[in-house]
Amino acid sequence: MTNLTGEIAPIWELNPLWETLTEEERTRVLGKIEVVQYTKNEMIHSDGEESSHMGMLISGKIRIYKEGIGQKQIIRLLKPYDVYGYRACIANGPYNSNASAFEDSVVYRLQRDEFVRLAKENGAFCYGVMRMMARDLAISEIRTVNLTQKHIRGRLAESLLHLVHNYGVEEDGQTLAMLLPREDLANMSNMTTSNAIRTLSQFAQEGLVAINGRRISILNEKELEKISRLG
Amino acid sequence: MTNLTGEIAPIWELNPLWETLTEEERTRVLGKIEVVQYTKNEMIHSDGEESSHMGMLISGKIRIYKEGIGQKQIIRLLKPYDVYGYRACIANGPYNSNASAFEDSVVYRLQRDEFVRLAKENGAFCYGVMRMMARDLAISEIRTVNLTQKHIRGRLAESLLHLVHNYGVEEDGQTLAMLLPREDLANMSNMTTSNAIRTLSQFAQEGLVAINGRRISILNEKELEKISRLG
DNA sequence: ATTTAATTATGTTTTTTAGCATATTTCTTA
DNA sequence: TAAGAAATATGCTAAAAAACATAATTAAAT
Repeated sequence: MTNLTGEIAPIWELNPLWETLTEEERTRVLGKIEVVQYTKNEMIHSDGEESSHMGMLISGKIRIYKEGIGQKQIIRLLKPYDVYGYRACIANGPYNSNASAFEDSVVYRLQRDEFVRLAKENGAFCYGVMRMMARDLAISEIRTVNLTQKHIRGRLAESLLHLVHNYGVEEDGQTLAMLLPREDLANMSNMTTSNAIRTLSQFAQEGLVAINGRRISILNEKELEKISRLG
Repeated sequence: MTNLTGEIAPIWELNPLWETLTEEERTRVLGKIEVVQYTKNEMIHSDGEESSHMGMLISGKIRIYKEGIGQKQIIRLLKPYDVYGYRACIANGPYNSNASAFEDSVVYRLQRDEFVRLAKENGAFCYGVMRMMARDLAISEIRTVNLTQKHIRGRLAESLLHLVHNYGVEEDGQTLAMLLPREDLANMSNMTTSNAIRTLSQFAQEGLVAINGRRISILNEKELEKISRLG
């Protein structure tokens, strides 16, 4: 973890949530916010630990996950300008998940007390945070149904589509820009690593995807959508 | 659905969330809030329908659930003074779950526009709603891990313990105050009805619970906790 | 460049859970 | 209260997923 404060555009130019801050608040925030760099696989915060900061990813990728019963569960994968750790700050309690850098990443981080002060004193900011949380809550509930009721093929297809929509594809228009190990794909899709490997290679045999090591190309998105939808 | 407005104590005497309203807001809310009665199994709102009201249960019980792939999933069971439908109002979009009366129930309901107006104009109220949502989000994420990673026995044990803690027991100190059909128990625990029945009767054979129709008595809470914890 | 470690691939076995069938009991309702 | 419907109980079968084993490939480190 390296501190790089001062090199990056102010946070209100990067994410509209922060545009509601007044001039006075902006000045105050400038003194309380840090730019921090994490190296690949470095822990950012841990489940159960008292929350101290919320953050916003500037560059790189971060995974938010929980340690389940013998198996990790990835809750979200962050892309630049996504916000994390804010729920625990609002609840004034411990984090309820782990965050670690998926690759070298740079973040803005703001102390809990300052974030909470902003939410308490600035109604528009509070309302913005609340709307963000409303979206996260809806996503969480949909995710629960998907993970519990779809079969393995449906869950894997859904994860692949999620990666397409969240991180996009390379210039060829079909290769996932996000290269992730099978283990992470499994942890996103609520299955064991060997089932992720096996099911992915079935998809390849069926011509739905092409595999080249960690590079996965989506050949038939329509069909994957159907598999995802029907469970 | 029957309208009974005027018979019940004002909402700010029933749930501390509403204590932050100013005198002016209270007067306004009095003109916009209704007391409504639903009969057993009546729908309160449906998934996908544009949100029009948020509500607070006054008496009775309400289930919040989603229609999964061929199977219902109960997300929460409400007890008096619990709030529902507020997430969709804040998101200014459709409900993402169904709500139906589990037994005859009376609720306060408030129009979306008025609720949103309160959240926008009253920072303390907004902050209270946000903290409630932070709690619901944490619960949802914990629930996902429980439902996806625990085995059937663990999931059922957890549901039984949840019923004890949420609704309590009768005078004998062990019989669940909440009598619910096996189907609902299954829908809470992410399993088929026949597996709920079977697993519950195994618990009875092992002396962990006693069954008398829908009346379930918890005989060995410690052991159920262990089963729940170990998956 | 070579060794070591990690990841990916694939086959087999075992466990877990869903699905189906049928009997019995308990509620509804006419 | 009698008939019908719904819910509960229990056994059996089939499907899905995990667990385990081992080989092949790829990445990392010296």
